[in-house]
Amino acid sequence: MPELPEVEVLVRHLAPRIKGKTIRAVEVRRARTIAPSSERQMRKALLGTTFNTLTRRGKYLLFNLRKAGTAEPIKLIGHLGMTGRIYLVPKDAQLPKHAPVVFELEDCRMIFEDTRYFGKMTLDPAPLDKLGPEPMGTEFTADYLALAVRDSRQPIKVRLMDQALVAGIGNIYASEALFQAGISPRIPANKLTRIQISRLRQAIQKVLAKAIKLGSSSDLDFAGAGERDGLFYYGGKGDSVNPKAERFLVYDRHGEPCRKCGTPIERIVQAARSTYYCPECQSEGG
DNA sequence: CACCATGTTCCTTG
DNA sequence: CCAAGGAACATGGT
Repeated sequence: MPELPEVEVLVRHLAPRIKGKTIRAVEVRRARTIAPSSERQMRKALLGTTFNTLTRRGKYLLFNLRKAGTAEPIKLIGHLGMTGRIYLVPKDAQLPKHAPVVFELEDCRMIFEDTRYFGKMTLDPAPLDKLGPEPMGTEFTADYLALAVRDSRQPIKVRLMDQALVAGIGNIYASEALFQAGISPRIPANKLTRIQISRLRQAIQKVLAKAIKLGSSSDLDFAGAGERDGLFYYGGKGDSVNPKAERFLVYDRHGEPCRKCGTPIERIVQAARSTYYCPECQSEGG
């Protein structure tokens, strides 16, 4: 489920539900998921701590916890990888097939489910140091973006997915933002004009904000059991209520008509990932 | 069987 | 140094 908007929506959903709850037990069912932390370290750091705030940085979740009777803040860092989900279930609920980490809280369990096991749940904050600015934050200006693309001949689509440039844009929203900005994904980053850079920055913010809004207003089933998820989580183009929900403008729409001009959307491969774009609306030049 | 999939990191090749 | 490509991680859907 995981680019910035999906993580943001999850954070907003989960934060009030875990706040004030104490971790009674940590069950690590797959050691690699918590690496480089060890199970012993996790238990020592987390047992008896209480959830305070839950925030987001790029695609990372930051669980801020406190040890009882101390002011010492403890951070648990999560990343959903490709298929990660976090949700609460009753204590007697059956565990899913792929649940690498399970937290026992007082009255429920917090499950980290991750079918493909690309996700992480760890105490190691090192990956956060490499992240660029938040795309919705004040640091992410046209001037910043201009500097960040100036010295690279990489295609702009590939550049946008570099988490050190800006944090949180993945394969879906890179395509979506470039369509919104009317810029071809193939253009070398250093060939963008000032106007295009400015449009791109705006498009990124618009596309992410729109996705967060959609997710926030959807009746999501975070445990992923229901078909309602199709509307927001990747994997569906709608649900039984609204099977043709227009979730994306170009992503996963190869061969389908561009929503602006009707030209069939094209799919190309860049850096081993699918890119979708409209050859008519997204200009190669300035 | 084939190919595809929201991510990150590492390695090789040019 | 950089860019590009591939692979690894691992499971499941079509």
